[in-house]
Amino acid sequence: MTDPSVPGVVHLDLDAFFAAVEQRDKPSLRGKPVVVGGTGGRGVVSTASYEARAFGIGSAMPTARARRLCPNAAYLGGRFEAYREVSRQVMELAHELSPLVEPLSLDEAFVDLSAAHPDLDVAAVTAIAEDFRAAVRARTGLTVSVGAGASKLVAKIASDLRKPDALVVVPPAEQEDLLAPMSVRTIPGVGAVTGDRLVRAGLKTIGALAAADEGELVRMLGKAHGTALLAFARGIDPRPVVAEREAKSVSAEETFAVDLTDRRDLAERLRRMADRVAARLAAAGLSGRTVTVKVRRYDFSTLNRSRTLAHATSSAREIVQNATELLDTVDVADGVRLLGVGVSGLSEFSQADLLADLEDAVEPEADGAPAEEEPLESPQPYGPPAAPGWRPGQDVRHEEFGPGWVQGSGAGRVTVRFEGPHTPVGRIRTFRDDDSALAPADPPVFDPEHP
DNA sequence: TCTGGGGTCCTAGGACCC
DNA sequence: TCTGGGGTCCTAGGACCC
Repeated sequence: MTDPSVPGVVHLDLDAFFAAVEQRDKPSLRGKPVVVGGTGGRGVVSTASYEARAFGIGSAMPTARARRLCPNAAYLGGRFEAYREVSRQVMELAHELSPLVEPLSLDEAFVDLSAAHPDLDVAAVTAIAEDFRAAVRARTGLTVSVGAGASKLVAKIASDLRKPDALVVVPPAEQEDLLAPMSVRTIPGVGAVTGDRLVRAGLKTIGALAAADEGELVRMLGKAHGTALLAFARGIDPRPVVAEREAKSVSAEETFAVDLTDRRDLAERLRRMADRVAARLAAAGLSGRTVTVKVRRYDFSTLNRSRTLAHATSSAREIVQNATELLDTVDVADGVRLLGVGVSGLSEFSQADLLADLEDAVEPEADGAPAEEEPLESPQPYGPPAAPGWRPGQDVRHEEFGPGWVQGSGAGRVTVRFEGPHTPVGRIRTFRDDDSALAPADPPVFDPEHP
């Protein structure tokens, strides 16, 4: 439990994380608008660099709209391997502050400093946080914003206050005055719907919310949300920082470039996604009892159909079987925009699953045919370029020109810029997209020792 | 503007059990 | 024969987060 009189909870948040990694590794993009996200017709923005934000581009915005706002930005598909590696390095540095680290995503975590430091005050927290920010910059070349306060709520709000590249430590005595004038939307957990409800009830600021009637809030928002929000507004947040939270579900989903109506087509996509889910379960040593199929229709209405088994499974065959039967209960005639599969009710891998997996290995398909990945005939997800699959932003290597990255592709051509984190801005060359001298490559390695 | 993919948590109703 | 209250599990949907 955290001490409400000491600013011992820290929230760290890498600035424009995905875009910042791209700018770090691609010198030609530094100081320029960079957008990472889905690059196809139905893609949305995952992260925009601050230069891109100046054009009004933000997270969750359809990429099509972002392109209209800033046609000259670099639109990149994302390199999650590279992001995971940077994240791992930052979390490692966070663990040097305290053993109590709670990652929220690749680019965010809470750290409870009081688990490692007995006598904390504002000055001590400030020094620790500044050292940490310098260490992150030295190790990864990235900037991180840090907030600190007496609770998760305050630490999280603080880290956002002066982004990017900022540290804000909120002395507990000043917390109330800081929060009171802020919009209720500042509270994590208050989104568009809750925010509108509160504003319509005349509760625009955290200060107003703090003075609200609990019964009224509970009627408006439900028991859990109503009581928690009122407590937050009054500066009460008893949530502890929890290291190593266990996964509750594993899922895969895909939005198609074009709505699908053919059941066999959908069943085939479902099978591939179920295979990925099964592989991830197995890799994590997990199995689960509930199989869920998610269907988003042409009109964006979304359905879930789930089934709980008598035993936990991680078998691809069993997940596919159940998912397919669930999909059979859904009307797909009008068009399916997104399909997904998930497994929840997780537990540690069991002996029965090991046996089931052995059976899978012997007899991978119900009809005895070996499982093979054949190219699908019908519309590829995310439109062109489907053919050899050069993705914008992708790391590549050319036999003659060395390491570089894909700027764009189409009409049988790929354009590559040859540069890396420690080179000057590189030259651009265009190749046939089946040029055998060009191959996908691992992400470049950022070297902290390099000038 | 036309809406990704990976998750978490909460609510509500019905079945079932004691 | 009719009627309890509480607890747990399951399913479906929805808000929200990065």
